Amino acid sequence: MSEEKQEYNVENAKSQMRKGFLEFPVLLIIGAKPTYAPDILKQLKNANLLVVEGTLYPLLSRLKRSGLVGYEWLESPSGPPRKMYTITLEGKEVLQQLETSWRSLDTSVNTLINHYEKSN
Amino acid sequence: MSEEKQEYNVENAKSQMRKGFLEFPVLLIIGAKPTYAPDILKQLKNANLLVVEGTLYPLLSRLKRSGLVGYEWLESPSGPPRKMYTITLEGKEVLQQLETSWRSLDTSVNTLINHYEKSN
DNA sequence: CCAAGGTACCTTGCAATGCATAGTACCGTG
DNA sequence: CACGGTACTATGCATTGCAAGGTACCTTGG
Repeated sequence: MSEEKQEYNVENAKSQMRKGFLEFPVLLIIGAKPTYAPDILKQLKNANLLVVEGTLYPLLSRLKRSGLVGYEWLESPSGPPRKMYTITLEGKEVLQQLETSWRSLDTSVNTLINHYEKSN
Repeated sequence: MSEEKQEYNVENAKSQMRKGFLEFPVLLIIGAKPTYAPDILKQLKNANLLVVEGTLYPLLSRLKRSGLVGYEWLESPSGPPRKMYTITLEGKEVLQQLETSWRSLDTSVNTLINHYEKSN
């Protein structure tokens, strides 16, 4: 059994933290108002959530395939047409469940922090 | 291009939410006091964070390989010996960084919720 | 008219991780 | 000494973030 030490990469950890929960912020944004991809990227960036194209587009496709969002093409004042995504009824329901899950996770983790952090 | 609809699975979403960020609670627990795997599972369960063996053991191995934790064998009052994990100095540093990342994520998401949720 | 640059969308392949499943090994007890 | 409980380990799959590369539309300057 090799015992090679492997440097711990905090950047990777942050990246992994984003994993699987990005659907929630994206649904939140689309749920508030029809939007298209580059605008979603800007809003996430404003919120300090770094997401890149290569992550967002497949995510939007998944949401579409699952029926949580729909879209329609809209002409742009300058440039190619835009896919304006809108949330569906099913999307709204899932959004609420995701929010519940998030709150639960949030509470759990913050409780753990408060409970264990004093020991340092 | 196939347009087959794929049911959205909230359980899977929850599972994905846990992804990559479990290191943080686990490090928190080990950082507070030397512990062994089944006890960590209990504490996570108490905190409402469902984790199973098949997830925890590989995670502990990774933490060990990265030098964030160490362990020593301790005889059990009944049953096989236990791997008592302890946090290392490097582990404490990473723990603080993970906590910073968590707080940042927490703030971002809660801000998004407050900002967008009113539109419903 | 057309070349160049900007905008918008999409795809492919890799790495990391949660988890189900199955397996190994130690221990005490009846 | 067989059996059940405790503890640890290994294998393989599915999902997802992301880097990198690509296609297509539109406007503008020469």
